Amino acid sequence: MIGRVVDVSSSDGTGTRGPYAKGVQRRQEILDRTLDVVAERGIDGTSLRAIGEAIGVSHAALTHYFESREALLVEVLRARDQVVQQEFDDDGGVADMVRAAEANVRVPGLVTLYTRMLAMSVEPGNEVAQAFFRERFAEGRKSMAADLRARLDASGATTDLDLEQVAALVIAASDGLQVQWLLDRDLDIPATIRLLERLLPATP
Amino acid sequence: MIGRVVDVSSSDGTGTRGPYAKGVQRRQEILDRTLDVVAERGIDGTSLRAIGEAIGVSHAALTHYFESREALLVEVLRARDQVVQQEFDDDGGVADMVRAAEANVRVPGLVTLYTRMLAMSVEPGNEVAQAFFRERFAEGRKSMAADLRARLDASGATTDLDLEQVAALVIAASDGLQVQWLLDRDLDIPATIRLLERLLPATP
DNA sequence: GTCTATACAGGGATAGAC
DNA sequence: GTCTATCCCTGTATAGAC
Repeated sequence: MIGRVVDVSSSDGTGTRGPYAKGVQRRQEILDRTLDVVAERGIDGTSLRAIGEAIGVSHAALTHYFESREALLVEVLRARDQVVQQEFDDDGGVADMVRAAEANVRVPGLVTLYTRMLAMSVEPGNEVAQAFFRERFAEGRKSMAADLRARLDASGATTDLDLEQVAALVIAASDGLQVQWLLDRDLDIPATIRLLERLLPATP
Repeated sequence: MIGRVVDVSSSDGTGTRGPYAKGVQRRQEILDRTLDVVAERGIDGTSLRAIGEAIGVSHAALTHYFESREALLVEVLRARDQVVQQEFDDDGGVADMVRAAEANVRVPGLVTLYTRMLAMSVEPGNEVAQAFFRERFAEGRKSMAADLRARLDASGATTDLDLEQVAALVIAASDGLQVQWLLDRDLDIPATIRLLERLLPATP
């Protein structure tokens, strides 16, 4: 196994010894194992039956913890976001984008999951993923714009650029570069994002 | 129907009256209708059976013209690329990126198909899509870098930037913005790409 | 060459037993 | 909480009609 997506024993509100201990741990086990199966067999190979097999339960048992396959896969991404934000003290700024890129090249399975789920979310019938990414982008653009504003003010510089638009651009570049990298591992994502950073005002 | 993806009667080598006329037209009909079904029911709803139903043939008939569902969907994208390149005299430069963005906001179904197929291509088991996008990105980066070089030389300016990296960045931004736009139609893709254009050297 | 009919393995979702 | 059984849908492959 790759490792626990998020440590349940320290962050879970119900504790690991309460009446729901087994259920909570089982839920965590499903999230962890799902990421393993994705890395081994790809998203399309990550059927509920395949995950269940990896754990030793039937596929129907999984639906007791997650409303649907889609919801389960989204939860894997959500758990990852949480651990990144906690461990790296991520505030959503431009610098964090580079660091995230550096970390992500070491977990291609996760980047693949992110890419596939994001594409899945753009179509009706995938409302769970859609809600997740809508909120994720809205928050990401907001915090990124705030970071740009703060850096600009600190340097005493001014700009006529729409910082929300710049934020959307940086996030878009990051997502787009990940896809190109998945298809051609020679591409250097962190270097290219740093290049974009250099082009931005107040980041000489 | 949305319209013919590419006019077969003028570009097809075998002609529309030859011995294979019916097959050629049928193949074209499948490509056209597939785009309609995608627009109406989403990619996941675009099963071979759904396409066949829209045409009035069995789903098995489709496999006579296309090796697989994946190959069929890729051919829709390839046909669209061809018509864009012919009609707009697209040379793959930065300016074409803005124009393509302006055209694409009018065909969200196509943007959706592109996004979903691109994400599909990053995983093993989808070699047809993978080959298509690998080549598409390689060519796109090359022509875009050449365009940047030409503009730079024409303006007499110089830069220490890696132009292939800049090209990858512009393409990545375009792809990433399309996804954000699909989730939030308020986002202005052409304006944001123009913003990036402004940041680039030799494009004041 | 074009197409229908059919069979197969596998998918997500769900109902109800235990 | 977990199971089995079942439903309907999918892409693919093949046999054979015309």
